Amino acid sequence: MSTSDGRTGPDWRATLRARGLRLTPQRELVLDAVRTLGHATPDQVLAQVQRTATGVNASTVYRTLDLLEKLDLVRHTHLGHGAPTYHFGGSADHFHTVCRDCGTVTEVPTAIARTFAEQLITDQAFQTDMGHLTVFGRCSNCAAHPS
Amino acid sequence: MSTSDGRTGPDWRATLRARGLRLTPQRELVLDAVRTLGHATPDQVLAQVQRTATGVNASTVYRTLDLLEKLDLVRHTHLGHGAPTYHFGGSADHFHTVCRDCGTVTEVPTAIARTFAEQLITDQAFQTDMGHLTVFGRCSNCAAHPS
DNA sequence: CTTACTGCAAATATTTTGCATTTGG
DNA sequence: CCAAATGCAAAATATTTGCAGTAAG
Repeated sequence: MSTSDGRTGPDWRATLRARGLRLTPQRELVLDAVRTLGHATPDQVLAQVQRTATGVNASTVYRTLDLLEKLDLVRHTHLGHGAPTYHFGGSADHFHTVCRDCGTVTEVPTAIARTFAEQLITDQAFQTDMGHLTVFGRCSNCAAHPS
Repeated sequence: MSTSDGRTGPDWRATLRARGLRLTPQRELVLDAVRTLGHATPDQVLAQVQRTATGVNASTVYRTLDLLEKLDLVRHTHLGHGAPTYHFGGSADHFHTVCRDCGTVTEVPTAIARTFAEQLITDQAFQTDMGHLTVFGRCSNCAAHPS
C-alpha cells in the first residue's frame, strides 16, 4: 500500500512517523474501525476491531484512541450517558444532534451554528469549540410519531 | 412561594405527595444539596449530603436523583467526561458553557440560542432540548491567559 | 399496619495501570 | 538492538441491583 490505502486516509502514517511513533497493525485497525463506524464508543470500536483481527486488547483500544486524538486523527464528543463517542478526525467540520427518543446521531455542518457562536462571543466572551458541540433533542421522525 | 421553606422551593412536597411518594429526610437532603451546589455530579451531591447528615448511602443518592428528575425537580446534563451533572429544576431556562481549560461551568439564558434552535428546526427538522444543551469551548479568562 | 424507601453488600460495567513480553524501525 | 507498544491481569471507578430491615403515612 502506498501512502494512501483509501480507507484511513493518506497521511496518518506520516503523522505518526513525524512524532517518532510506530505504525502498528492495532493502530490501523482502530483508525479503520472509527472510520467505518462513523460514531462509536470504545466498546463498539473494540467489537469492530475484533471482527477483523482476534485478540486485540481493550486497553490497547483505549490507549490508541487517546493517542489518535492527540494527533487529531480522531475526535470525541459526549453523546449522553457515560461513554464518549469517537469519530474520524478527517471528516468535515460538524457538530452532532442526538435524538433523545431513538438515539440517532446526525452530523450537522458547523455553518448553521455560526451566528450562535458569534453571539456567545459577544455576549459571554466564550469561544465555542464547534467540533465538540452536541445538541440533544428530538429528530423529525420521533416528533412525528411520539412514543 | 407560599408553602416554601426558602431552600428547596414551594411545592416539592406536594409533587411527591401527588404521586403517593414519601417525603424522606434523604430526599430533602439531596434536593437541598443539588440546589446548594448549583451543578454537581452524584459524587459531589453525596459529599454535600454527608456534610449535613451522616450515613446517607450512595445508592440512595443515585436513586433519589433519578426520582427527582422524573418529577422535574432536578435536571441533568453531560458536562464532559463520565459523570452526569445535576442542577435544580426550578432555575430559569438556561444551557451551559464549559471551559475546556479551567472547567468553569456557566449558565446562559436560552434566549441567546433561540435563532440557532429555529435554524435547526428549519434546516434539520430537529427540535432542540435547550435545557440539555452543553457548549464546550474556552472562557474569556483562559483565552486571555493561555496555559 | 402496609409497603415505599433505605442501607448494605455484592454484582456490573467501564476505564486505568503496572509489568513482562513482543515488535517496529 | 532498543525503545515503543501490546497483552494481560489486577486495580480503581462508577453505577446498579437484590434483599432484609426501617420508617412514612
